Amino acid sequence: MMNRVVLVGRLTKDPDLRYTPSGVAVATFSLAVNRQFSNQQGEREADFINCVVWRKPAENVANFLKKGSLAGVDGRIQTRNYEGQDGKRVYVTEVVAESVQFLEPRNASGGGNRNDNEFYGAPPREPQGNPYGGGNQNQRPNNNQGFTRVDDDPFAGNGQIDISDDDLPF
Amino acid sequence: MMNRVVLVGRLTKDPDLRYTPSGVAVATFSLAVNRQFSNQQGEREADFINCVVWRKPAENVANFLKKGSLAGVDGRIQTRNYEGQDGKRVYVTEVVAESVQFLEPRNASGGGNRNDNEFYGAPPREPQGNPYGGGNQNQRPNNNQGFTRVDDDPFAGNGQIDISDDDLPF
Amino acid sequence: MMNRVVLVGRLTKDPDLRYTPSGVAVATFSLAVNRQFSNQQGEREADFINCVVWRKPAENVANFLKKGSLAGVDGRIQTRNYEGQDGKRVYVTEVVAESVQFLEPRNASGGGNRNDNEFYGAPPREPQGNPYGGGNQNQRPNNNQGFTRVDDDPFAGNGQIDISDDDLPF
Amino acid sequence: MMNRVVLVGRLTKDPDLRYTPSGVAVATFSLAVNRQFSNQQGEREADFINCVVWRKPAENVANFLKKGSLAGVDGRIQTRNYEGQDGKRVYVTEVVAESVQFLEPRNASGGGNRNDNEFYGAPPREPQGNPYGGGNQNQRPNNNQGFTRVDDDPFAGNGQIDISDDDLPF
DNA sequence: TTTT
DNA sequence: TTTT
Repeated sequence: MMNRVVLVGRLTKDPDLRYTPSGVAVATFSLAVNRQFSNQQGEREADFINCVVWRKPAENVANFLKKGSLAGVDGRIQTRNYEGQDGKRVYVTEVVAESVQFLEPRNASGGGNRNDNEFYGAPPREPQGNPYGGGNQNQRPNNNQGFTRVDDDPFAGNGQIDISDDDLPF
Repeated sequence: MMNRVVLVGRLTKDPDLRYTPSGVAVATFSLAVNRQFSNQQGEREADFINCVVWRKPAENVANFLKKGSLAGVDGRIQTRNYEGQDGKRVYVTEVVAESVQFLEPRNASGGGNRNDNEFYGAPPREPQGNPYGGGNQNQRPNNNQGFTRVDDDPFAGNGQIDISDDDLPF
Repeated sequence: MMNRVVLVGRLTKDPDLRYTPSGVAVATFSLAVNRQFSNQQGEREADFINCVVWRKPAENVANFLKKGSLAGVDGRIQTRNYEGQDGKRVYVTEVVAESVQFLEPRNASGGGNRNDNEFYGAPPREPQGNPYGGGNQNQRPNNNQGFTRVDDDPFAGNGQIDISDDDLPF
Repeated sequence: MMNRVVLVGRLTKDPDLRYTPSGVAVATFSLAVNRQFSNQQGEREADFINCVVWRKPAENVANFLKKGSLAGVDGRIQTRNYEGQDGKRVYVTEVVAESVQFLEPRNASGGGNRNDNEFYGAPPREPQGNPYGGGNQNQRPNNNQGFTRVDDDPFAGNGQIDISDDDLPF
């Protein structure tokens, strides 16, 4: 119905980039968003919000953001659940980013971001047949710098496989 | 830093109203927000988003919303964690509503909402001293229709006490 | 960089649907959004916010909304300017809706909205070549019920032609 | 009803700080927000969005932001109108910022922002009596560096006086 | 499992 | 009347 989230915060770690079996990029990261007011103990707390982003912007995130980077997210809240390792249902609430903006100033901490200090997600729904051109649909991507390398199965060795093509937001 | 959420959806159950030991009202509810696009199986899925609201708007929510009510929420994402029953940490991501709007039409399903079909939350940060006048700070509220009744301890019998005054957003 | 708007309010008039010379639908409407608090005179004021929506959702707006309809808008603020009738520059600030939701209850005021009480905008970027199928790109659309009829030039007789294909948000 | 705006962009000029006759601070500034996609000519356009902020955050804006500063705004769209110099009604659509965040890195361009690289607006609705303590209600503020100085009437010499205490959002 |  |  309506579901909109806007966040600005800092990555708590380097983003994690993976690929679904059919070759779609997906990056996950956690944003620390400092709260506006201090608590009763006078401390400034933060919320740690898990984010997911798909396709081209996933690769941008992996290439341009790292632990500590200031980033903006425009997206929506998603809930999902899966069978946990112990057989019980695990409930997840996270933010699916439709666009991510790099808010670090130019030539800061070794970035390399062209495009006027920002980049944006691909359109939430893809243009035509082969999304993101180049037939990268069913083959392994070959530029593997900057993210968790995967060989055949991007999720191999990942005990908790809870992201699949079914989670694609489009 | 920046943390803003806007939702429109329907309550999955009647809201749950409780009071902290010091007498502050807090309502929780879950909103089902239908997704914009159908999935690959052609089904329209929904996200089920847990919301919390404090003080006067908590009481409004309890009085005016029920299972199935269409409502709008303007707030922020909050994360917190507590020691689970089994001793392990439980992580929670939820929405703290700063204002809640009743979107059901006038004289729909037994509402009774005055104020031009809407009501709003109290200001996000409280003035000082005695919020919401009337010295309801340290005594039990006595209008108990429409919400989970509490006797002495609002959380009595609630095995999982993970909301306290410390969670007050101001 | 980041530009996000979410509104819920009521149409002040029936929406206005037109077509650009190349056949792209564009609807405009104004939303009255009641303010949260009364002013010093105790009156509840409203903001009257002009909105524009393109393509399929424009036609949905024309078909499903009318004066007084409760609607939600998710979009962004756009500013533009044009040469006024008196030769001076006119500045416009409006909301470009990416999706519009019909918030009126089912079978209310003669709607006819299927799809679980809501509809959404088309994807911000179009699927393939011919957007919205049917080759309506360069010909007049022929379902003219429910909106301002246009014959050859959709803006004919409209002294102030300030919307063209150049204003297309994608 | 619901009216929420989140922006990130750069100030097109130094902010303008004034005071109402009763001594309430109000700052105005314009944010250039680059659009996400280039237009058909391949240029990246921007929206220029006028913002208003009241009270303490107005003074923070005047003290910490200047032309070119990167800032985030969380607020709402407001429309108002006034009698123009030529006797005809002028319609204004602007953003009332409830909080403003300074997104420039620490020790950037001569800032001086403490508070962990950000500051926020005062609560949207004021406690009571004397807002922001210190009896600054009916007297001229005396720290006049960094903003348009005013002597007796903060709007003196301002041909277009269209902001008064009546425009206070609370 | 948390960022500046 | 526009910013990097």
